Amino acid sequence: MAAHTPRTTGTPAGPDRAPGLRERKKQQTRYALIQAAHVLFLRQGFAHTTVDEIASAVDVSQRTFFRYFANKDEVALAVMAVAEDYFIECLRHRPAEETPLQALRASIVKAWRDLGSEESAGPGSIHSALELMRMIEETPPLLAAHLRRVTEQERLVVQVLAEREGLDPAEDLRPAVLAAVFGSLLRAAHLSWSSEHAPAGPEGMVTVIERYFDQLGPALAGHWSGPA
Amino acid sequence: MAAHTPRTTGTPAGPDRAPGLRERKKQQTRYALIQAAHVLFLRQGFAHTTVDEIASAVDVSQRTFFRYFANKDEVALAVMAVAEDYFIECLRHRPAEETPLQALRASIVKAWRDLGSEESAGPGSIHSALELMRMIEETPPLLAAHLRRVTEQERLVVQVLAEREGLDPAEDLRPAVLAAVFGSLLRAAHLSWSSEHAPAGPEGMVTVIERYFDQLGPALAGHWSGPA
DNA sequence: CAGATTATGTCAGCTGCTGACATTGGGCAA
DNA sequence: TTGCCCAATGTCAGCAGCTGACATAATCTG
Repeated sequence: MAAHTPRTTGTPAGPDRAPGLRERKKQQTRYALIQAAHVLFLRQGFAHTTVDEIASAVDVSQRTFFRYFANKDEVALAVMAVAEDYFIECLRHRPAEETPLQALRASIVKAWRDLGSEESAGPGSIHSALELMRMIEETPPLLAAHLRRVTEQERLVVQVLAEREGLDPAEDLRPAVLAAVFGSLLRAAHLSWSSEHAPAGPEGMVTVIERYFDQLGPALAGHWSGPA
Repeated sequence: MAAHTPRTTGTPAGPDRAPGLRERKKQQTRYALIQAAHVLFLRQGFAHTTVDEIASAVDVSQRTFFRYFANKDEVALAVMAVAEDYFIECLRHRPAEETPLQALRASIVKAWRDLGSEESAGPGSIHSALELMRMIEETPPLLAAHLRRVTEQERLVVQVLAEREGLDPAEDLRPAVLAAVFGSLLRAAHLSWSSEHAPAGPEGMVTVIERYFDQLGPALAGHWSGPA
């Protein structure tokens, strides 16, 4: 409810007219909750932050918090959603000449670069999303929730790939397989980035991702002999 | 009753001597809890089964339940652990001539086949594990927990692959990449098996898995043209 | 048969999360 | 502006997951 934009009856046309005060307030509250949660999580850890704390930091009842987010996990992962959506957008606009694998790689790189170049430094920015990623990786329940989100995102990727190549994903398994491979590569890269002392910032992430992509061929090659 | 406990032959002080009554009782309780949980979950769903129900079905306090399993998820996923361990065991014994990818594929197929041929039909068997898989896929929190377990298993696979090929996984990314790809392929296959009306039983699972493996090459091939 | 260990039971309590109902306050037409 | 409608919020009660602390009962060890 609060998460989606309600379809009001009277609007003649236009997906979004001037959002009224009510709508603006809602967005504001939602944003404030994410902010507050983010700060508290990073300061005292996910497990040691209660929903009550988050809610009262925004001066809102606990019940209201749960009307904005289904559970505590969701508010932590909300920041990632922006980046994920942008990636899908990028993928949709890749030129048709590109190989499916190329398109995926180019999209993820472009997404990180574009979001990274935005100067917004406050919470909600990419930089804070990166901080969150480290935290997610270290917090089992969060990691679990995150992985679930990722697999849902993968379904979307399958859809887009299938459309792009004009295939029926129920018949042809290639979109599903490629999406799965792509997703797992990304996760491996994320893990590596957040555990190893990798180059920081979005550009560092891009570096790591490309390193993993470059190893895809060698890893699948018949026998491994000598260094890749 | 026990004519003879499984004794390590002759060795006076092995790492594990005959397990005493205490240990046997613990295993028994643990097994009973898994059984009871399994039955209840399949009958009335994961969310609608309380820990109290499970505990009292085995005539044990709730507190004891939580001494055996860290949380409700864990008891549901405990059955899978057996299969996962066996797969790792298979992988360890693959001949060195096989390609890493071949070894992985052969191991997973062998694991499913072997476990599937065991005649034990009760809960705890492969057949009930398969029932559970469908349920996991439909239960978001369970799916989340399952995915997390899988990624931990992947770390093990990386280890085994690196040993097998004599590589340092911190230096050479190929084990990590291959393990990730393998894991994602399996997950895609599992998903497909449990959503589509796929051939049932372990052999059906093997079929689906092989279908996905066969698409790995085509999916990564440059341009997709025509059916795979 | 003691005495040391270890599993279990009991109890109290926190936190996440939900349904039900009352109240506030923005949206909108007369 | 007025006044009605309904969406957003607050309040309250309650269940379920999970944990620490302590007492009790069972096993193990010598």
